[in-house]
Amino acid sequence: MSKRPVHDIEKKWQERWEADGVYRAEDSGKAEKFYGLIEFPYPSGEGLHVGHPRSYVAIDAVTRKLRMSGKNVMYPIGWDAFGLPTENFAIKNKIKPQEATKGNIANFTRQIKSIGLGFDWSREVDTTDPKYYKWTQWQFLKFFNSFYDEAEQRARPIEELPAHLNKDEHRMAFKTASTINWCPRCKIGLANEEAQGGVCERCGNPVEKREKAQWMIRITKYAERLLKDLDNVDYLEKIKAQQINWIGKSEGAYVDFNISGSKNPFDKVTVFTTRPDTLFGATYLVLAPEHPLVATWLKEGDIKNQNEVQAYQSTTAGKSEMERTAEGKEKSGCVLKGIEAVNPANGENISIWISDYVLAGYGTGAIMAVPAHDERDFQFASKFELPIKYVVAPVVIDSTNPHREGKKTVTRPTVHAIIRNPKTDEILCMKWKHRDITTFVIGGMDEGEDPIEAAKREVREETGYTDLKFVEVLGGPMRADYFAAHKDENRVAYITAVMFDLVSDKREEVPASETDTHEPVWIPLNKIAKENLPPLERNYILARIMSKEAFVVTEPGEALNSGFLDGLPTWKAKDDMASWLKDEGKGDKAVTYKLRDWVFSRQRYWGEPIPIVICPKCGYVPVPEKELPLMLPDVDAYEPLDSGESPLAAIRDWVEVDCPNCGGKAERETDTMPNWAGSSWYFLRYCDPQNEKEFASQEKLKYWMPVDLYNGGMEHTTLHLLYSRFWYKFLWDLRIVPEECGSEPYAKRRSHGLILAEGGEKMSKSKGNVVNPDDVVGEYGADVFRVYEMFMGPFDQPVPWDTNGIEGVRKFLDKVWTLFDDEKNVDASEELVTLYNQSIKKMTDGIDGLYFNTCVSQMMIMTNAFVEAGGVPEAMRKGYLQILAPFAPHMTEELWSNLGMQGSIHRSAWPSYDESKLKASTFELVVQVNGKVRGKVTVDADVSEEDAKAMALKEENVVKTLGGKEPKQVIYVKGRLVSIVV
RNA sequence: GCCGCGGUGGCGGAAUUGGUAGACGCACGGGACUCAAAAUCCCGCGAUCGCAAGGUCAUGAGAGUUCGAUUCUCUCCCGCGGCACCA
Repeated sequence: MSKRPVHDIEKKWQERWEADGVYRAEDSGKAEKFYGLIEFPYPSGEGLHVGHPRSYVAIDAVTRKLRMSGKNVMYPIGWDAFGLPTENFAIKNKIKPQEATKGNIANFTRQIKSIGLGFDWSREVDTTDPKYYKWTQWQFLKFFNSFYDEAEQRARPIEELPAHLNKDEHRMAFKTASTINWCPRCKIGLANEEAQGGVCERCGNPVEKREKAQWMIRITKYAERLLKDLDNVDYLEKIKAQQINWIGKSEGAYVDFNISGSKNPFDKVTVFTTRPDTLFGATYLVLAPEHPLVATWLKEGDIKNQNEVQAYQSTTAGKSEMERTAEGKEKSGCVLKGIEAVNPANGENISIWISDYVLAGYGTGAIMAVPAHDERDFQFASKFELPIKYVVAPVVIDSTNPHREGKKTVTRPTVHAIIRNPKTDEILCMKWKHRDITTFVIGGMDEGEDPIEAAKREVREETGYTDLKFVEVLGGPMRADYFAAHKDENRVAYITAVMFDLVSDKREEVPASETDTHEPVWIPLNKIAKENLPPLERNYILARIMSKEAFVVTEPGEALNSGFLDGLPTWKAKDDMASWLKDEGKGDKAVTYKLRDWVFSRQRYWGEPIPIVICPKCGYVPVPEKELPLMLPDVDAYEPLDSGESPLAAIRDWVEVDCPNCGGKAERETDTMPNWAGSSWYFLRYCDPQNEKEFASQEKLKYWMPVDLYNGGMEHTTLHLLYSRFWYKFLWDLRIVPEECGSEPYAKRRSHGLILAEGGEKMSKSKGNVVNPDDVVGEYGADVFRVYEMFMGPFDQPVPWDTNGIEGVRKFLDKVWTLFDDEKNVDASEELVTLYNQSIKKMTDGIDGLYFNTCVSQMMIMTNAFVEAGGVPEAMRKGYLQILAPFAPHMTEELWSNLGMQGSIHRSAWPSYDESKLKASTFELVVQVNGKVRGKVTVDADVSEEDAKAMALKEENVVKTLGGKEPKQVIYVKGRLVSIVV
């Protein structure tokens, strides 16, 4: 074991730092501020996990470095202490959650302090402290007392709501009966985000759907802003992607289908579709079984097969979310007999179905089914033998080929080739992929040549199959006159033809040769027809260039004799179709989001009481501000009630109150808030934690916000991170958070990788492979623990714990210590000077960039060099300790004070490096011959190109390799190599 | 299926704007010190051929661009994470 007196030193300095306020942040000052943040921990009974410090130490290193660089740094800590685990712990151990929390916080505090993190403890917050949750409740009331102004795109006080609108229908926080995710084990309702994958986030139990009156917050109003503002922040790409995905924006249109056969002649079904351009291909409608119109029609007796429909409804109602989706591909459904819908595009009558593959909560809860272009609709149609209609956007091609320009201008009508592969007997359609345009094949032809013959010829040439037998060559749209002439020959396009070289605006970017070198890909025709049909919007670009003509073709084969051009409606692209629908009064453009409103009620004890009184006369009445905080009452039993109510409901003398509005008998809301409430704004409270008049003063918010760097787990991306962004935007809208702070709370968000158990598995109590930080700190001390956590691997990637690896770090720090043991004077050789300067640069850049593992390895390299040299040159002693200080704060502080330095190393000025000394005066010039390293020559750093080349050509092994041959080319890369080509 | 991220020795991982692949650490092998062990120190450590000098092959696979590719382009395979009957 090390001779290094680890624990005494660490304890001594931890106490000294605290006494001296080394890490205290000033709320103002000349220095530029830096707000570094880690997700405040949930103080569980299990204590700190080795995963927590990975994040804490990393941001600690960053903030220490920046503090030394002269920034006014705030690095606060607090406790996210409300929540289920503590409540369950309390129930099990028969103690109060308040007591359990107190004990857990004390334990976490002890553990965190033992690691020597530079937190400003004077700003500690605790979400369960009434002084804190007073403001959480106050902010909830702001939600209750606000509405979202769509025109201004921001939240405003409810008093400003136009008088003709009902306030209760527009509050940002509102209570409503809705279908929610219910965890039968935890006995609480869950937000969508907490029930991902159909299981409870806390306990893993499958969630059920349940009708329940719940407080909701209109996060959906912010969907667009939450999405768009991601452009203005520096988040890890995967974080953005995950949020974008979760918000789930789709653009498309609402389409109204009139109903025939129902008693009410004004009945209509509105569907949402992202593909209004496929409207002609809609062959039936599907409604969610819960769709309100179904109930209406049943009531009115419009539906002739009532029993069947009701039976289907009750089977799906009985299924949990898991069951509904787990069944996977097999579709089920039930037709509604007696009524039909009218396709607004072509007036066709189509059948109406209900099926659970249509979700009640998304879009309008109804879809138009286009089996030709949607896999799910296709499955459904196949199962119930419903018609399938292909929508094809043909393009009339009558163009000159720009690539042949200058040689010979050729008119190239398109022809589709559909051939039989003579080897496999498979029917194929030829397709090219060129940039983002999928092209189907196309024969070029010379003037005067028959297009179909030309296509055959070209296909033969392209494929090399000279004996191709053409099953059918389909005359594509071609020129109208050509088409007219061939119509009676039954040549019909049912696959779109597109020519890539018609994209005029991109044409010149593509070298002519490129188009000719593309290998054709052969794919089965049926595959194209069902899945790979080219996106029509692409065709549309081309269509618009080339032609106004377009049409719809039905099932292949069917249309052959139908004279399909006659009287068919004109195909339209997405946007045009949407505008057409709008003009006709049959629909409109629409945008939908997957994001749902935030279920904000929890039927549990250990949370912030929702400060609302329910009055039989006045409705929902907010608890007056001056009565906040609305304290959680002491109770004896915390068990959730089987009725699904909060334990608070049982405390009658707390529940029964006078209405703050009319003074009549009323009752308190007994639901509490989710633990995401307190964590949605804690970073604001850190700015001004003691303030009793406001949640934080405007002045201090202006100074500290936004957070400059926020690190936390990926698991919070669609929970805490999304919620707090939303919460912050809301407060910002009301200007409770000053406008100057900006619309986003976190300028930069990073995420650390998980620490896995030895062997790569996840650490878990049940597997008994959990590493306890106390043990590690106890054995090796905090510095070794810290450096090891930073050295393990890239910060953002998961890494397994390695007991041997930590030994290596211990050896490293022992070496550093020994170097300062006897202060032998060592000359500052050029090599050491270079290395020293490089190391400062590496630390300076590496810490900013969060490349901690390579920072540590650089320190090891430098240390090894000092060991070899026999000591640290005097001039480098200070700087060497300083750049190591962010990682090993205790040891460096001790050595710093041993050097006789005044004041803490952590308040000393970060060393700078000498740009001119980053490179040695000589370097090894690498000589390559034909791309292979054949020799090395040591040359001066400022060697001239001529000299370098000359020396390279003289190198022994190079001469040998060249064997007298004359170099064709000699390339010199400054400061690196000479490359000789023979 | 969609989105994101990866694939480099026995392992964790390095490699600046394309320029000596395998830094640093671990493990392993050999040696020194020791009665012995631990600790510490020294040497070696991708594969392969060779006594050696040196050569050849190697960054998931295959092509391409280049004097030169782990890095850039294309195609494909595999792994991880997230979402998922979202119309």
